[in-house]
Amino acid sequence: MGSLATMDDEDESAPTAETFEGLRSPRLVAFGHLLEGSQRLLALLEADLKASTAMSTSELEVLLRLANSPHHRARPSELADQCVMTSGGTTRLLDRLESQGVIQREPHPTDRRGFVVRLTDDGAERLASVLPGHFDSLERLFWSVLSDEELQSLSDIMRKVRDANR
Amino acid sequence: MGSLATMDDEDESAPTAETFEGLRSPRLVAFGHLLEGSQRLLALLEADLKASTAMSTSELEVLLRLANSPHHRARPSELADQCVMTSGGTTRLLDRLESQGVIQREPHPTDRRGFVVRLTDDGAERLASVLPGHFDSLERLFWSVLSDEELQSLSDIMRKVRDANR
DNA sequence: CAGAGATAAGTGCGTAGACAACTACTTGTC
DNA sequence: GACAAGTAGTTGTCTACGCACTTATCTCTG
Repeated sequence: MGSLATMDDEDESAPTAETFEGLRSPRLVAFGHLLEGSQRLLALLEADLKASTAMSTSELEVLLRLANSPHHRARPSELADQCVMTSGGTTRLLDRLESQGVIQREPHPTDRRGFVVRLTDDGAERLASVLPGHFDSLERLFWSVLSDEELQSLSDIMRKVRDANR
Repeated sequence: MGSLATMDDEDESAPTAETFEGLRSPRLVAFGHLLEGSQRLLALLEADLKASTAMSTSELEVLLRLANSPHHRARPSELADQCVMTSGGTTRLLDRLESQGVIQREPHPTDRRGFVVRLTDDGAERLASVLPGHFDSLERLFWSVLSDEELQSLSDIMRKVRDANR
């Protein structure tokens, strides 16, 4: 470890430590935990996913949303919203997925501006092949860490946060 | 709204909806809420930050970590770890911050492989000027959404998640 | 104390995604 | 029914970052 502790004490002229007293308030700490916890979790999930399959978490998320949608179909703008992405980013994400053959864009029956995205049979198979490993990762990195009560609280709390920011 | 409801029912041959029954389990839903909630929150915070100041959340996070560190100093590798970034990404983030004059790299007194990053006086001023707006955003998008108890639960739970994935 | 392995940080390269501008279509309002 | 305003999706451009590799230094073991 370093010898930082040996240096002179507070030789700054402008704002010193006291300026930032509020930084350890429980509310800010709570935000810090949320931020760091979710980022670490996501980073490790992504690493797991890339190691076992050649899929990114964004791609998986789209497939999951489609699998959850009626008739395995959804509009690009819905997916963009659910995945918290811009429409431009979504266009390219869908391009990639379509070139892999796991989704397909169909003309929307009534709105000629846009499309309906469909999970193909290949996409469903692909998803089915990826999910077990992904669930293992979630179990190891997330679910097993918390009790059922904690998991339920977290779910409720984060649903509130999500809804408030929609 | 579309007329998706008028299409044929389940005409797929391969895996149909039943294949993905587990997708609505409370555990997966909990993960979904965490993911979407934190992403939405982060996206809106970032937008707020960019609108009022010309700073990204990553840059702010580094300044915050430094302000919280003893003597306003930390090693790049510590910052990389805390910000959940690779060393390469951190190098460039620090490059940007240093060219703005808000941090400075000093040679480490004992470890000649690396540096100590210091928050400059300008950096402290910059941070002080940015924090009030950021706190307003946090209040509006996050803190005001939850009760004190919920905030505390969330903090505890996410600290567990973070620690488990460190 | 020599040499192996670990660790700090930087670099070239590739890519995902934000942003802004644009087209095409839809939905109001008068 | 025409025109203004809103919405769906795509594209050019730019940038932040991950990944893999390299160099320099540290640390541990025999």
